[in-house]
Amino acid sequence: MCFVEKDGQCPECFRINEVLGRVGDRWSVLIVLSLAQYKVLRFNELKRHLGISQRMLSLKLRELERDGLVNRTYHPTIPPKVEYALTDLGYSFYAPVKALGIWALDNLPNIDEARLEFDTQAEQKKSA
Amino acid sequence: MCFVEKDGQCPECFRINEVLGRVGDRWSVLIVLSLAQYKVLRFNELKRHLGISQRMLSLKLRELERDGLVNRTYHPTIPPKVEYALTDLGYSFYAPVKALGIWALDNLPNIDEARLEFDTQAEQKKSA
DNA sequence: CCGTATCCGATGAGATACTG
DNA sequence: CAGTATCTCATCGGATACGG
Repeated sequence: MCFVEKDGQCPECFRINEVLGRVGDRWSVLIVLSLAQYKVLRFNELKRHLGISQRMLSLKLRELERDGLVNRTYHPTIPPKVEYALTDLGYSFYAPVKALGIWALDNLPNIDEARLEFDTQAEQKKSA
Repeated sequence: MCFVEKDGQCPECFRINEVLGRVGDRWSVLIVLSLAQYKVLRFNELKRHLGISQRMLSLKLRELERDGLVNRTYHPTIPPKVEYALTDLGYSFYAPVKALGIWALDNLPNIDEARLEFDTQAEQKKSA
């Protein structure tokens, strides 16, 4: 992916960092995963599904809309109804993100195990 | 991925969130990408390559080591030499992360464009 | 129902200076 | 070289309360 010398700033790492700084945070990833699954979700459906606070959901949805990953449709009924769905760009993001989600589900136990071992070893060193 | 009713807390989202909270941050992703590329890197090589501060690199590397993604080898020479490499778990993480990195590189322009459009439209609404 | 505004603590992240 | 220790500032993220 990166063909620069080991030393010296890697321009690609810089750009990847930039993109991940925009759409790479935890909530954005989970929102994209959920929308890909259900096609269309209302605000409170997303909120309950993810267990996210109202504030964060509001912020993240606007970011995602701004970055062109999510489409927002406002129905001026009473009570109001707002629906969110992925754009094409959003779906293209879904592909790699889904792989990441699956890895996460599969490997949580491995990480837990590694942590436990690391911590117990650190404990032993301290007492030694 | 998630087969729960739309409403109601999604346990899988919760767990994915948990994993991403550990290894899903920007620097960890970039460290894994770099190590996958070069196999073995020393502390300062990574530092220069990523353009990361000494402090953050130190913290992130220890996290990654603790979570079992990165292996740390200390050579007690003078001056000291410390080498970092991916573990098997780290390499298994690399696969989905690489896809994410490639997407990021490919779609930075699209995101920029979407942002620009969003911002200009917001600007027009304000002045209307 | 769909948000915004405010307050607050926890974490992220660079800069700088110091040690073995 | 490979870190640790502080200090400082920004951002993340929940809780709560309020408005259309």
